[in-house]
Amino acid sequence: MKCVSEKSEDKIREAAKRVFLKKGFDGTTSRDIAKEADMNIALTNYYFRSKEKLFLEIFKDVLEEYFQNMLAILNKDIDIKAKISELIDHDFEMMKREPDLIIFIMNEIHKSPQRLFPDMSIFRQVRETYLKKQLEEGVANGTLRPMQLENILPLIKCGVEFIFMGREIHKELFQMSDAEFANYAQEQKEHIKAMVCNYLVIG
Amino acid sequence: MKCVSEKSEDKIREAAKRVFLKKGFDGTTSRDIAKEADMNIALTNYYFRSKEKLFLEIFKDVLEEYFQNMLAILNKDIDIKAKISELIDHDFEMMKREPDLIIFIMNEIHKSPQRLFPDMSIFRQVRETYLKKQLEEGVANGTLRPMQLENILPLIKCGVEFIFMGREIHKELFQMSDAEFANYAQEQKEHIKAMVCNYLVIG
DNA sequence: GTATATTTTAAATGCTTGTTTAAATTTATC
DNA sequence: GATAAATTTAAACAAGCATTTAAAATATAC
Repeated sequence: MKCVSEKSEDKIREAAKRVFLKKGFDGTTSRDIAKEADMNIALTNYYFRSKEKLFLEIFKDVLEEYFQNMLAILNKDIDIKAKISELIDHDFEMMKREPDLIIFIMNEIHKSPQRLFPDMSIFRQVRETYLKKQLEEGVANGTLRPMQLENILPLIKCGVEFIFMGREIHKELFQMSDAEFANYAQEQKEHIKAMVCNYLVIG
Repeated sequence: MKCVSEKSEDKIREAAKRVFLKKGFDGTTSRDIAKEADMNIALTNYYFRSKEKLFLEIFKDVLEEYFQNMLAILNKDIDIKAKISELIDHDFEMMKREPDLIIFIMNEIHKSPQRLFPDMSIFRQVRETYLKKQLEEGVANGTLRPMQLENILPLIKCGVEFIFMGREIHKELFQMSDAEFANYAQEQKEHIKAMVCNYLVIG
């Protein structure tokens, strides 16, 4: 019994994630989700009480998916250049795996931030990583340009995430096919790595 | 008569732009727009035939607003470093003036690209600016790193636009007030200028 | 100032929305 | 294998949606 019920619950959860990521909260109907999960419409409310509750649950998961692995890299005891490279590679792989993830997160938070920041202990964890210590030491001994975490982190993330968020604009603007975009993104990723490292690390 | 009718039409257009930018197409109802314009609900369809048509008209304007001034700067006959600086300053001012603009454009295009690319002659214009020539010359004579327009342009835009798109995340993540964010954005803007110029211009 | 065209209105249209109901079906318990 | 619980179903709910209607109000033209 429990086994079967979890199956249905998970089917809905996974379907909902797919639809929400593609269409956003406002663009998604309960019937969309039921159809994607191939289940009766009443089941979404049977298992999750409301569209809102289902969404909040999924959004929490998605935000953790976004931050969790990144956190591990931020805390690695490796050279800062290697760390930047790994962070960018990780971001890139995530964007390839879930191309709708970043625009979804950005847009939903933009539309109703207060609703989507409940505890967010993950934010504190991001603020207090080993990278922060590395930065402070590097700045102190003059090997790194004077920057703080809030300066360098967005520079690491924005390059890759921006071109994936604006994937369709970039394809249209620069007349690229899907295959061409894939190559372009790869190429751009290496530029970003070099650019950020060159800027942060002095000499 | 015409004077009065244009007044109402424009009132609706301006109200619709405000609401669409804030809530997106899916999150906006015809009643939202009528209320924001302080007009009867039937007037939105009287003047624009449908919510869809009104949206498409506004989206076209918004996209032109985004590209138009940028285009003028791209074609300026000035040093490439000065041009990058000016492009970033212009972007920054635009984001300050219309903080919802960039996430709106990105999200709407992401959700339905085919619907929003009708003629888009503006894209061709962006592709064929003086900056392109400058780049090719600089690369040829070895003063610039070998890059093409599609490589450098996103690097110029992503830094500023990313932090404005993710304004609320950044505020939450780095525990900033509105005022602190304003200072931070300004500071970040200068980092981006320096970083991109340093990377592109050799020596 | 009357006749005509334009603009605005309140009300209603039919459809879709999220959610609920209550009965039917499946599963678990003894 | 009968009883109870959990799951699934079809149908309905009221509320909200974009859009239309037809009458009222206003402006324009002569």
